Parts: sequence; C-alpha cells; structure tokens
Amino acid sequence: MTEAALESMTIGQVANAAGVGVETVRFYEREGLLAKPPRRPSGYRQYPPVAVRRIRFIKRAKDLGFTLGEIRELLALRVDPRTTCGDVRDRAEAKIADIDGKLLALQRMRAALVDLTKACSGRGPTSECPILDALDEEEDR
Amino acid sequence: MTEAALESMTIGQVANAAGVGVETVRFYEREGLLAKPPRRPSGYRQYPPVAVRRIRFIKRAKDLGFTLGEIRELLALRVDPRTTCGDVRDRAEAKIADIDGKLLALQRMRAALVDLTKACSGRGPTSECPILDALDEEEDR
DNA sequence: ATACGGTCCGTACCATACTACGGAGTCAAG
DNA sequence: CTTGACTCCGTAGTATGGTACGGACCGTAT
Repeated sequence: MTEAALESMTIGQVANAAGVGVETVRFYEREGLLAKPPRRPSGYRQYPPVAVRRIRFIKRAKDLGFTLGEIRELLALRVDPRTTCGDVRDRAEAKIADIDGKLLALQRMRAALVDLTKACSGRGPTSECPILDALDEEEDR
Repeated sequence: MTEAALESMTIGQVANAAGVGVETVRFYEREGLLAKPPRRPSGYRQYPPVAVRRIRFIKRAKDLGFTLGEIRELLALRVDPRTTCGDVRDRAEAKIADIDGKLLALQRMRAALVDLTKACSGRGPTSECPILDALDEEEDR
C-alpha cells in the first residue's frame, strides 16, 4: 500500500478516497459526470487526484437535492466560458423552488395523517377504524 | 355507453371511474393490491362496483405518501380480524415520522442553497462562482 | 513463480410505479 | 355481418441511481 496522491490513482484508490464504490465511479463515467481518464497500456484507468474532488462535488450536490442530470449541467456550466455565475444561481433558485413544492406537499400529507390519527382511539377492530374509513370514503375532500 | 354500476363492470369502466388507466388496474392486480375478479367465459374481467372504491383508496393512500407496499399492508390489516385500529394508527404514525425526516432533510437542503445563493452576486464567470466553489471545496461542513 | 487482490468489460439486476406494445380474440352498435 | 372499440396476455421499456456478476487479465509481494 504505497500511499501517494502525487501522480495518478487507480479506480479503487479514487473510489475509496471519495467514499463511493468502484462501480459508482465507472457509472459516473458512463453517465458523463466524470471525464474519461487516460489508461495505462493494460487498460487500467489512471486518475489524477482531482478526480476525487469531482466525485465529492457530485456527492455534495446530491446532498443538496440535485439529480445527476442537474449535476451534469452544473459541471457543464463550470466548463463553458460563456456562462456566468448567474446561470448557476438560477439553477440553485430553481432547486429551492422545487424543494418548496416538496415541502408543501409533505406538510399537507402530514397534516392529513395527523388529523386521521387524532380521530383514532387505537382500540376496536379495523372494521371500525376511522383511518381506513377515511381512505375508503366515496365522496371525500 | 350504457352506464349502470349495478352488476359488473369491465376493466375499462372501472379504470375510468377510478381515474386510472386500464394498465394500472391490471398492474395493481398483479401486485396484489386488487383482488382477482371473476371472469366471463371470454376471459374478460368482471368487476363489482366496489373495485372502483378500492382503487380510490389506493390513490388516497398514495397521496398521503404511502408506497404500494405499505398500502398492501394496510389493506391486509383491514381484512385480518385479529388486527385492531391501533395497528393502523401505528402505521400512520410511522409514516408521520417518516415525513418528518424528509421535511427535516429538505429544510436543511433549502437552507444550504439559500446560503449559497446569497453569497452569489450573479455576475462574473462561473470560474469565480461561490456556489460552485462551495461544492468544490476540499474540506467542508 | 505463483498466489491474491485489483481491474477490465458488458450485461443484468434492485426498487418504485407505471406505461407501452403486439397480435389475437371479443363485444356491441349499426 | 361487419366494423371499430375493447380486452386478453406476456414481455419490455421508462426514469433514477446505482449494485452485482462472471470470466479474463494485470500487478505486485513473497
């Protein structure tokens, strides 16, 4: 185990350093999220250490709710000299609006479920359960 | 179009009345969410009108954030005489906890994105974008 | 020199919830 | 009795984000 991030790394080293699996690295390459690295004569991928950073970038963006498709766009924006920081901010703002929509939907679900559980004593057979009854109602909401 | 929900309905009538596609009805049957209906000699499914209700039940539960797997359990609870209303309430409460987890995650995402957009003037090239920089940082959070 | 682990590739598979397709048979209206 | 809409079935495809497999080859430590 010669640890030196100086020249080039194998796919396993990159995956390990970035905290993902080897298969995930190959998957990101196939999906165009990660540049195809040069190969050794044997066919082994040779990664520059910056590849680890790229993968961490992907992970962070994913944590912020971006899909891989959106992350691909983000990475493209970064490379394209015609785009500005405002283009990136637009993406971030769109994602915030996106999240707001999901928050609203979840809050509504939650309120409906809370209402239902409040109506349910917890005793009695399921045939008299107000929760199931509510789901079963013909005309509702 | 003889509309009479008196005896039995075809799959198309059921799907239409419930607001789903024919394929969805067959899908729910395959997935065990919908009882297999009797057939006519030709093989055509013959649905009792209550099937429409069952599908609407599924739709409402889905709207509340239950997965088809969870809905299958909910339907099983209803049929099993040993289960009580409390069992159903437990499911609902677990789903609320579930939703709370998602809400928290989304709120955190949102806050992080808002922070990033605040740091971004919108002007300048992407090479100087604080949002992309933040995603790219080696040591972070 | 050989063994063991890493890497190669293509393909298939996981879960979720459907949706589409093709070819044959059926039903009902005109 | 013909026509057009509906239904049958099994299989395959959609999108998302990976994970797993298998057989062959590579690299290095002993």
